[in-house]
Amino acid sequence: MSTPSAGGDEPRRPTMTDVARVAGVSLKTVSRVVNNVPTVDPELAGRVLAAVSELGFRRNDMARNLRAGSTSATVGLLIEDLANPFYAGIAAAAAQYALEHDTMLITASSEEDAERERALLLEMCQRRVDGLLVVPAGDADHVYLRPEIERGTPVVFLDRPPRNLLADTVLIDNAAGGRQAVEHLVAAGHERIGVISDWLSISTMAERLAAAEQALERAGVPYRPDLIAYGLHTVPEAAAAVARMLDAPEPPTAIFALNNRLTLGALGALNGRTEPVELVGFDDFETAAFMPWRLTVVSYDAREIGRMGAELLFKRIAGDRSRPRKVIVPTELVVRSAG
Amino acid sequence: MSTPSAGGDEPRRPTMTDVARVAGVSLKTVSRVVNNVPTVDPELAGRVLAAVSELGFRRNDMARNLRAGSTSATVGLLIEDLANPFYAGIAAAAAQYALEHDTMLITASSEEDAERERALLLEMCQRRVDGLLVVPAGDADHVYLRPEIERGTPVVFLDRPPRNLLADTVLIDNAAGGRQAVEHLVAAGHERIGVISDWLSISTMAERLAAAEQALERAGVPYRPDLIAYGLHTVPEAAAAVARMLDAPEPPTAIFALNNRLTLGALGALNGRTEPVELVGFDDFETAAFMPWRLTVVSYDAREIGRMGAELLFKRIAGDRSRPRKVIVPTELVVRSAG
DNA sequence: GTGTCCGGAGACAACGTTGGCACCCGCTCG
DNA sequence: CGAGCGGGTGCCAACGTTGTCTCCGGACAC
Repeated sequence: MSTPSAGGDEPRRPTMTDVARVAGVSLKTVSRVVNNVPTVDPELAGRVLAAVSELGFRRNDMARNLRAGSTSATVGLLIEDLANPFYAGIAAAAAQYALEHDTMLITASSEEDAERERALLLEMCQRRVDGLLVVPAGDADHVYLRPEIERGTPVVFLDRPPRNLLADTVLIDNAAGGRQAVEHLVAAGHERIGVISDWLSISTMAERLAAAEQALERAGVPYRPDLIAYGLHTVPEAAAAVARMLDAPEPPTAIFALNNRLTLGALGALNGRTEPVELVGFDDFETAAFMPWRLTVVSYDAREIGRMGAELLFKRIAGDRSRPRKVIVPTELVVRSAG
Repeated sequence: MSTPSAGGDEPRRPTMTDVARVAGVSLKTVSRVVNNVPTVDPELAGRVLAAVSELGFRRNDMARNLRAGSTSATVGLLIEDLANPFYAGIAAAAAQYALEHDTMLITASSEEDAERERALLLEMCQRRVDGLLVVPAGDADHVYLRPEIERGTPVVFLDRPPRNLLADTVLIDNAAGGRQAVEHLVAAGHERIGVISDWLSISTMAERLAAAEQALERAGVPYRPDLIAYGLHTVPEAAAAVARMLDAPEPPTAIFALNNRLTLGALGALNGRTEPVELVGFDDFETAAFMPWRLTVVSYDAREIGRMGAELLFKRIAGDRSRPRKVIVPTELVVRSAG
């Protein structure tokens, strides 16, 4: 019942061989025309081009890259969650930079799961990406990447450093950001400052929290463990934690939320309340200026992280063998008053 | 000066041939072990596995896919702007669905540029993606995709229909959303309703605007061309347009913004003003609930667009040849009152 | 007229992998 | 005791492309 070459039913992409047959030239001549080699008789080139457009031929880059060696003109990007605007900004900037280098971006989300991260990155290596951009999951160990790096797949870490591995890294100045936020609140006269944090296994959280605690201590603000909540990974968890703090006997007069998700949670908890609680959030977002609260944020250029990471990665791909670099993107406190 | 096989300097990924040599077996036996073919002597299999981990071998999927036929276990996603939360949600959902089908996602941004869209999609076809998910640029013509589709690369359109092409499409119910928004405002007693729109070459804008005008007419609200502004593609443009309307002799008492960027612009223009203007925006966003305005939104499940699109695409990839389908994702009016 | 050179075209191998086939060996059954 | 069988292994071709080499014919110089 099967009609192997009955045509029409089972579409198959034409190959250079097909083009060569139709144009009445050799395979190699088709290759030359397709690759714009100048030494081809214009008449033959014309026949080839006609055949190409008649058949709808399009060169198979998989085969081409296989032959060409170990480049796929593809880089992999692994982030926690594509839908988070912070990471989406990184992804957009990295994709743009890659495109300018004739490279496309494979993206995937780790969902903060170390095992998933591992599986996805190794999968990308199997596909012979030219390099990897990675926002590591909080508790990931990256020794497993060493063989891949040694065998020529460079890796650049974004937003968080690798564990048990030396590699290029682009970080935010978390310590400065944490300090700026707390100093701002202290200067405004606050003495009971609540801090809400995601999992401390995430390095950015640990660094921001440490900087905040240090700044509080330096300012002579008494240490209040009841005003520090961590392990909050979702918006509702953050909201619940803030609500608990506010309902306690000595509620905070200000809150420092260590990332954008936590800031949303805090906003949710504060919404509808009358207490004049001041809120500072790490990570800026588009609608921050329109909030009814005095929402000050620790801001930085998220796209710069993606762009810079891509730049470092492409240097490695081009053969740079110098020792790993660490780039720190600066933070800036954007102070906003109530509307 | 060059030392071809001096080792260490020029990293090269080991191949099955290398593994076979180290393990002292044939190439084919390595292939069997790597692919878990059961009929291999356990002792040989052990030697192969030892060699694999000694060399750090990882199968080259490019070569594998070339041999296997025309599948790359990759699909392409083209959207307007990865950094826009609306599209980021689509991308995240599509990536997740793809992953569940052992497929990875190549993402790129068209930046609403038809020529760039064309170049990127054809580039993806050259890489032999198994299929394409496309949010078309406003003024794109898609005839150029017909040969690709005929030759076995299915395409599913998201959010906006294709032009001059028949293909699966996942759309939002723009007409219902536009109607709901206007009916809500009319019911609240508004008679001067400003509408701000992006380029009308974008089909979603045209549909939403048409539905809004129709609803206004049905409600007996007099047509007011001075309260309709279109061609606004950036936040500042939208803000300026709204400011102009508000400063006119007969300012609107309500505004309907046809997408999330325009809503942000409107918020910017309204910020600091005292007029009690009611705002309705198409597209929900995370912080909408915290706004000091009565910010009602036309909401829908953005992730569902990505998921549904991916589902249709994988059916096609699996060989579905039925006639193209159109899926409409419903909208819902989320009414919010001032805080 | 002959040797040389050069532009233009094709044959062939190779990239790394897998499917198809042939082969070898030890066993069982007639 | 020989044919048949089947598990285990290896050889070869093929996927679609490009680099290298060779070949052919014409122009040019001697």
